[in-house]
Amino acid sequence: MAGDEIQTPSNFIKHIIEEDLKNNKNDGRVHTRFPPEPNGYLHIGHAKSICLNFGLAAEYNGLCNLRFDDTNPIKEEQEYVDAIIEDVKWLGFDWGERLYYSSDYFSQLYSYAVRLIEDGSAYVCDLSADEIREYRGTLREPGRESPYRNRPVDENLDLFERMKNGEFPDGSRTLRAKIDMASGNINMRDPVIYRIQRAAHHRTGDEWRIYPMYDYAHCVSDSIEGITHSLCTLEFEDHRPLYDWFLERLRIFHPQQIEFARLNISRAVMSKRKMLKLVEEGHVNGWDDPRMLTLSGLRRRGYTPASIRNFCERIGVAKASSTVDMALLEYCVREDLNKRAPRVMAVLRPLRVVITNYPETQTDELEAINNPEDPDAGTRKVPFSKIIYIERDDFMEDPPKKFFRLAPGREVRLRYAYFITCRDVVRDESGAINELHCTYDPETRGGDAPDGRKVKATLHWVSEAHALAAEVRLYDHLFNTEDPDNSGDGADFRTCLNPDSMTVLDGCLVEPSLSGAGPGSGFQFERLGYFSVDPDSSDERPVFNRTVTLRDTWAKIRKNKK
RNA sequence: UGGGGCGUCGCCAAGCGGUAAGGCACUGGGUUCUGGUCCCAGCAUCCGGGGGUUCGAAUCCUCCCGCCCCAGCCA
Repeated sequence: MAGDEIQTPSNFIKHIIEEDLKNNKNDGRVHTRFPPEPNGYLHIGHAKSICLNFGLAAEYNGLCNLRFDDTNPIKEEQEYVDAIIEDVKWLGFDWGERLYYSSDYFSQLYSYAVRLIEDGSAYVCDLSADEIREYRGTLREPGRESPYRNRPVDENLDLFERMKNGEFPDGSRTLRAKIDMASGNINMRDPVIYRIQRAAHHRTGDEWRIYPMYDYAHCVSDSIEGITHSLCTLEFEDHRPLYDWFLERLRIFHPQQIEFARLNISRAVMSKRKMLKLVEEGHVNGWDDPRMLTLSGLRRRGYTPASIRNFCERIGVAKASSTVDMALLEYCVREDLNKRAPRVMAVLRPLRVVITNYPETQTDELEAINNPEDPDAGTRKVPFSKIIYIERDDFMEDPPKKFFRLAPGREVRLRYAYFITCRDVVRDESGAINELHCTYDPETRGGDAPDGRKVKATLHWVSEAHALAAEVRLYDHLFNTEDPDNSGDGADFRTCLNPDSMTVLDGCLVEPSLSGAGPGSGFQFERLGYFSVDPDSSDERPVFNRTVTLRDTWAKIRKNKK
């Protein structure tokens, strides 16, 4: 269970449920389901649906099933089933014993199909796929009836059974619903409900040679499970008449299908097809690449389940197609990580600093707060010595007006340590800054001056003798346009790929307390952002992924200047 | 004159006839050993447009405009 007992915002689906509850529809039951097809990985769009379905059930004292919609064996695999289960669990939801598969209902589905044939509502059609398409008509023109439409019931029954027995080749015949070839709704023009496919199914093996289509299998599965509110995305709105048609003909329990808008996020693509392309063409390193908005990618990036749940809560649920600003997703991780991530010091682009008046062999152990937002997190000791490293960005030889970090002659504070003053800039032969010579004030140990003098900046740092070398991977948006799906002039979404979406930094230095941090653990590198230990990490070579930067007012000032 | 939906602040989104919630973003200011967090303030006289009903409309009626989805034996 998601665990947040916050009052969730109102939306049109809740209105419907509350109305149903008031009228004692379904005996006051609320039962939803999350029905993924095991043909790919879950992404944040699925998270919206997961949070909605499980969230609604929890809020109204109902139940939510996890059901795999596995009616197409040629696309589906056990590997995906396993990954999806892991992702839904990770997100924080529990379906109890109610893990189901549409394939659990294949026999029932078959019997119901026989019933449809018996009462004249379905027929076996010998048209080929191309012919069916031709007969279907167009958006403007009605279709034509199949020559097999009025086959006698007995013949349909016989043929359907033989389809099941594998007597006919793939694609040679279909079972079709007899509805209305002139309907303005193309889904009602005698849709196919069973097709012949001799493919092995990941769960039923070669038991079946015919497989039901989504429209037929889904409503019946919902009905069998006693689902009261069947939530799906907008593109299925046109399918609702068909959903209702099957259940009415079959005279079985009739759940209500309700459609809501799918999630889109700026600077990202959300379709499985496009994500697959990114993976296959090597624009990213697999489905769990930290730049992907798959749940596995977000997890590797360092996003927490709570942050994703909060995000799904904040975006709301409605019927208007919309695109949520990526900034909201980022806000949600920061919000969560701010509360729970231990603070630590790490220098990404090191600049060597020699404290000239600090004793050669001395080491200080300074006390640092683990998390100012969480007093229970305690403190730790951080070693300090004569040679340290600071961030290159924290020093400017010729600083502009608003820059108040280190500069020649200027005094700043080293976090939890001492005030230092920059005395000399040391260069190499090429003139590049090599290191800084600074002096420290022993009186300022811990970070405060007894005389009460102030400094304008506090810098993070790391001691040369004690630091751990690490690799840090910085990520940015995968796309550099707001809407890569519609990049204008019919340009492909791949033309909008951000070439700088990943920057690998070598030679980063992190404080020694990070030694042994396990994959998945998250930290705030003070003043930089939140970082998560990558699975590629080892004791010899820690690897961190930047989840998200801290809000950076200084960067904003600089940007506004330009 | 195919069918189905949707249009409230830059981005989401409440609102359901009684006179525009909230969040993100943005802008100012305060606190601060993270230019982080936190705090305070600002940010739609207006709800795609026109008519109409009403004492009163974003909410009802009507016409128009714009956007999205549908012609898989995919889901």
